[in-house]
Amino acid sequence: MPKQTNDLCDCRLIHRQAVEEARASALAPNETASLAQTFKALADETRLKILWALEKREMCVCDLAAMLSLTESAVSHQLRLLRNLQLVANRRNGVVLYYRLTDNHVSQLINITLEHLRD
Amino acid sequence: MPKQTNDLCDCRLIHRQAVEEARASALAPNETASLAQTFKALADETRLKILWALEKREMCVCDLAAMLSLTESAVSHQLRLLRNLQLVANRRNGVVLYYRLTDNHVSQLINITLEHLRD
DNA sequence: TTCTTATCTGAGTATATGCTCAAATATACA
DNA sequence: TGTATATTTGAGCATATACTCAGATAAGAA
Repeated sequence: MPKQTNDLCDCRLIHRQAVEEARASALAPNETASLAQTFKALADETRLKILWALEKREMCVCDLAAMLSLTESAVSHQLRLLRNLQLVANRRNGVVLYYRLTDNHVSQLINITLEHLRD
Repeated sequence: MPKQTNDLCDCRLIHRQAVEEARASALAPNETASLAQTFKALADETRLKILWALEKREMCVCDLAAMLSLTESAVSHQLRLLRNLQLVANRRNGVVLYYRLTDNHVSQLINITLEHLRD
């Protein structure tokens, strides 16, 4: 069989139609980027522990630091990342900032993944 | 107010009870690690594109490479990672390996996150 | 067997990122 | 004002990782 010509890329191509359909139904570039960014936020043990804790109660930075045995600086950096993605929000009471989850999507994502891991 | 003593860590501690409750209900270490590992698999644009395509149809390595304009080596490395986490499986037909999603959890995770991003 | 194709693998490299450290803000209170 | 506390911020470092490249397997055909 001669090597198929290929105007889609430099690679071999066995099932032209499957490739074209996959490209047609692909996610928009900005959607892919946003998805990756959000999953990246969940792809770190420290941030997962923070989110899991905030699912039950709002907490301030120094409490989270105590819970995690981390510096407040480290926690603050992670909270900023989560805040920029609008996964957490905060309210101020004097000098203390209380963080909470913005919606229940994070809980859903963690629970579905836990379910997947049990199989 | 005197600085509170703190037997949980070296950090300040404002709400002792909140910290203790958070620690009591924390995820098991191996659960946290597995969760992070799974989300890490989703936290990359190439792997997301692969998973999104496999949600619709099974595909072989060279088709995925063509679809993504990547080398087959690069795709193969990513598929190995996804296979090790049992997010994808494959079947062999001669020399060709066809990859597919192992279950529908990945679809759920992507769709919930897309929903979150629309808010 | 030998050749070809599809896929896999290990090493190397460039980039991304989580933490620490030092210093800057922000708010409350004397 | 000035001081104390809670949090934030930027720079630097050490590790993780996505891709490339060269070469190794695996299965079918000649």
